[in-house]
Amino acid sequence: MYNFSEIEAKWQKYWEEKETFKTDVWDFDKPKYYALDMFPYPSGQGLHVGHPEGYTATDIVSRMKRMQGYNVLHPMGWDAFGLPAEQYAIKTGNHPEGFTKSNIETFKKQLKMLGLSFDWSKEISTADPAYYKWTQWIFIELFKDGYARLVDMPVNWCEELGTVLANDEVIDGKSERGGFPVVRKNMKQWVIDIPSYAEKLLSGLEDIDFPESTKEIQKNWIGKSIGALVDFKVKGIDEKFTVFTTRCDTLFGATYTVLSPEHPLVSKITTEDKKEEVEAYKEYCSHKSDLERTELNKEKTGVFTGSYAINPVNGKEIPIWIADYVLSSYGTGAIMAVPAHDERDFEFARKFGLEILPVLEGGDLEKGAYTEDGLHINSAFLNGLNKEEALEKMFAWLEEKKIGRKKTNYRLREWIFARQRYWGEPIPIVHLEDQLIALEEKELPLILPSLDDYSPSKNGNSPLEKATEWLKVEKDGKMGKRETSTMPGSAGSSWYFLRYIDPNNDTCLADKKLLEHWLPVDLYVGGPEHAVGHLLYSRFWNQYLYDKGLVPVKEPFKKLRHQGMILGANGEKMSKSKGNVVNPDDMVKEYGADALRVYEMFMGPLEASKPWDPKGIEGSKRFLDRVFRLYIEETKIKEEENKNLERIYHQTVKKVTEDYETLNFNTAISQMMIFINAVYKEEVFPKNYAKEFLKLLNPIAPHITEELWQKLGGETTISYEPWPSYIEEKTKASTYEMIVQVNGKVRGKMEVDVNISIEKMQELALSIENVKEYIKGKEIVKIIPIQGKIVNIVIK
RNA sequence: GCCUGAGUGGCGAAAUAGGUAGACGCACAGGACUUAAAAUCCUGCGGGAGUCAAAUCCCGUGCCGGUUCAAGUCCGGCCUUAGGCACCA
Repeated sequence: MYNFSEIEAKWQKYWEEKETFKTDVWDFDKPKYYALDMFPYPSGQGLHVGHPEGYTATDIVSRMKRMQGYNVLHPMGWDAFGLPAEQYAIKTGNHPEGFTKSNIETFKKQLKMLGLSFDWSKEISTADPAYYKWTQWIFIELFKDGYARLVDMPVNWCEELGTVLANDEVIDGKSERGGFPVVRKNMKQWVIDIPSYAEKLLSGLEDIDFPESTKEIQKNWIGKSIGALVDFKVKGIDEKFTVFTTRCDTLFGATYTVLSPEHPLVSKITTEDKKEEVEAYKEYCSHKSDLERTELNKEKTGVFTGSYAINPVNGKEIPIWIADYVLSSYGTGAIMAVPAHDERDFEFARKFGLEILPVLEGGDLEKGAYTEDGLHINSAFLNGLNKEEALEKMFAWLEEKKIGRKKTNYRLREWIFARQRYWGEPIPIVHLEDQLIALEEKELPLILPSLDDYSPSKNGNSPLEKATEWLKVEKDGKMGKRETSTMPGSAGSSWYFLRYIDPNNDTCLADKKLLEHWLPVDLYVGGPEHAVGHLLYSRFWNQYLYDKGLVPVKEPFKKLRHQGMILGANGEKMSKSKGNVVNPDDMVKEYGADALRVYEMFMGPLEASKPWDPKGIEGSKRFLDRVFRLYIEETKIKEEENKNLERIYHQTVKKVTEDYETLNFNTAISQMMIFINAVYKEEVFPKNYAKEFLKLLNPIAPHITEELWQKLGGETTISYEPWPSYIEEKTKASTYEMIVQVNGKVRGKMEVDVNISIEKMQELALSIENVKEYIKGKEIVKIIPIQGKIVNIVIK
């Protein structure tokens, strides 16, 4: 048993005093490596066991890279704006800053106890004015370029929280935080035009090493679809409307059209006798929240406007309906309905007795819509063509007649960029009469004023409405009023990885030369819950800054990996109510930080979710004890060679090096266990192997290895010792166990020289007694020898 | 409903250019050391048949089928489960 608390405290102090992990970002002589963690929100709860998982992963890679001669940037900081601090402020009347700062101190202390090799001189906090000055600066650039706009639009309004929420903060019609009801409401909102970057964000995914599942989620969220806009004339009056369709090849099957209830044309085309019904329906829809709309998704509703549209391909008069299954926010807010080949249209047509006309062969209209490909029928010039051919022909036809054109739509919506809250970056805009004026750079940062009361103002307005002095500002000799909304949490986290590179720069985001040297981030690790929020927004900000020439790379993160969730011992999520929460502090106290790190990495693949086994960490501790004992029993470590250990040593160096690079830490650890077991068996530990092994183990268990390195005579930290190398030849054995199968079943094994020919393999295989038994009296059909592995004898 | 992963011992998991399934660890069992316990060390450990013990044999990677000399790995069809999207025309 080694005294881990003493050793760990000793080395943590050493690293801090010697500034072991401080990175000189201007040292361009060495190759660079940028290892990044998703920075935490410093909640009042402190760290949970999920945090060290991802942090240890990047720490291992950082430590190995330093030994491999890289200049490594491995920073940490705080996503410090957030709701809990605001709620604390409302409750106590205290400024949320103090609360946040004390939480940060707790987090920092906990992270230091884990022995993570962060360069704390690069620490940043999104709530620090020196940082959010530049968040505001980027916002102003977006505003000047027309990407940040104040618009009147329907938003997700949460009454309980007193704020507007982004789409990804709303889950099943409830707020992500707190689970409060969310309703649709029209409000003036700051939005950022992320849809105009949809194509770049989509194509950028091709060049980056992200988990496939995350790319899929982003693609899905962006939701690209290629189709056509087609104009429909309204019968009898001089009006037309446009629909979006991905299946313009089925235009001959369009038997009615549908407008969304909010469509501007509705009131113009509704006939006198239908007016009452249509108004009632519109009224009914406006009261439905998103939640109700999805809940009611089974049964379709709608009403007939009394008017008819002209199908442009055949002049047929088809009824115009309104229904809320057509969304005003997507496409043109109007569709052509082809009930024979669209499930939703089919259901609607059935319910309201509308015509269903098949234009594709195959399918059974008794059963439902036929959405597969098929040869076109009832479609004049498209008859006999398949989907692809028909689409092409129809596109050409529509364009020639000037009644339609190709159009690509994206599901990605504008990023709602304002919150009616206090604890966020103030939006640096002044309202001057009808004008919106951005602050100048020299007026930044626009600092959050202190308030007596942090609760929301009336009518859902921001608490900042109460800062009456702060609100007033003179612009061009006139009095204006400051914007009182603040930015969402995802603002500050969308560019923090740039700031780490040059955290104290007061003249720009970060020095351009430094950005050029350090970007992109080589490895980024964080939870999969950020797959669309943070990971899309930060890619967008980076792309935008790239287009302005401020950042040198299109994509900020070269390689992304997610850590899986650590579950309770029962396999359920950890939660206070279930009483299965494991506290990392307790684990460090009981087993040490090294044991905790080893265990979390040994549990299974990084990205998998794994249950916490209280006995498992004991096993990891036992392994470290075994290692420690080898080094203090002087008799074991000797200046000598050992042939038996040579091969396994070289295999271990190879496996561990490769596995760290690919983040397969669990198998790296098992290989080191195999090596240590072998050393125990040999009862001798050649000194050279003993030294090199410490370097292999150091990234995972930094404290114990520093201590043992010192015991072996090391005078300074092990952290910059050259990484061990291996000789490929020496990883290979001189003999191997040849497997002999008869009809695919193992019937014999034999230790043979690696270099024997396949002829010799066959000969030896046939000489094995048990094999002879099986082939006795049988006809040998063929013999398949695989060099260095196996011989399979096929008999009849 | 659609998209994307994942299903291997009592448990966490290894192994994919197709070539000994279960490395490593946990738990468990037996033994050594000890007055005793803890710690440590050694041995065993998928199921079944067989044996004093072994040799040896049969079955086994969610289910059904296929390709192959050979399938956890490839192909087709299901089931279960996790995550994502959800009237996106």
